Amino acid sequence: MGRPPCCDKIGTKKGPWTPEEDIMLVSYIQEHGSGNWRSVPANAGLMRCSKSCRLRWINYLRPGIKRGNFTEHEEKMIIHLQALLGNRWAAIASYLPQRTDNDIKNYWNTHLKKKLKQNDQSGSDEGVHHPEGHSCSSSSSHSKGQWERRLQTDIKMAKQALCEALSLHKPATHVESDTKPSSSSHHHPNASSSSSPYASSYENISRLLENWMKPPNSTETNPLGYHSFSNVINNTRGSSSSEGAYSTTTTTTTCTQDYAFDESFLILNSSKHNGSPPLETHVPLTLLENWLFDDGAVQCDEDLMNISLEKSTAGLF
DNA sequence: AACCGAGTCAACCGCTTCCAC
DNA sequence: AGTGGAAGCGGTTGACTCGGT
Repeated sequence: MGRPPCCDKIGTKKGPWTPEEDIMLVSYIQEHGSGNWRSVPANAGLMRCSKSCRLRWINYLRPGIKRGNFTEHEEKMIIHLQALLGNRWAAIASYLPQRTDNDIKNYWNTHLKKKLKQNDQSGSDEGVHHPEGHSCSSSSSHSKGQWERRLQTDIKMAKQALCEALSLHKPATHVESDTKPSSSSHHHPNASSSSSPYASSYENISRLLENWMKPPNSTETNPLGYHSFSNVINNTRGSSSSEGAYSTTTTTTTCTQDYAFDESFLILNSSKHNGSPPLETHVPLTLLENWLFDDGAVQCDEDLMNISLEKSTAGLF
């Protein structure tokens, strides 16, 4: 007898999320936190599977998500982390806190795979060692010990590779600084969807709602009321310590994005209850970079190795 | 204007891992 | 230590968009 479905198949809605549903979910999580995902759909009044809600929140609505326009730096990091970690997208995503595993996975499958293939064919490898050569697919046949030994022997190569990746945009020493929403979006000329490469969930939603909420006079089309959403946002900014990476107007988001992003970082690093992917198990980037750039930092090195080997591989066995 | 194929990405599915009991 | 339920994860799918013909 198989496991029962995670939720009632009957009556659960599937497919793309509507702005209404987004608002309901965000409002609920802003007010209560995700807590038990299983109870979220019912409590939020959504006809969705808990998984679907969780995914929607994590991949789209969560504060601090950066969408599209992967910088060259991020690209390199993904390539090298993929080489180091294999297709462990969640682990890779934990080093790019603004990116979701789904986003990274998609980007890998649609862009980077091809890119690497082309590089491979043209013979210009640029020092990237390919995952196929040593990664998970082959590791499955290895015992834990073998895998770990292999990882340790690879670590030096990975270190070098990561070093390359992270030094791309030096002297902006920290990755955060590279990705920080600085006064101008300097990295991508065609920073598409918005003037800023950053998209808080609020921005995501306001984009989604752009048309939906246009006529404020037609309140009957808005099940929650036009103001309810901003109220939720405004209120939670002040009242909720763990949430609130939202700005306060539907149109002027750029000026608050620094704040939004920084705050979301805190959220990401400090709490799990809102459904954000846990980051406590990965090495802080500053530590990682210290490790990469300071060969003499033995203690740092040891710390990193301990953390990275113990924690990042913890899920494997 | 209509069609088609390729590319993209949000969302689903099913398996694995974690955790409370 | 064993078990069951919930959460997390990665692979895959399918709807949508866009450029070429």
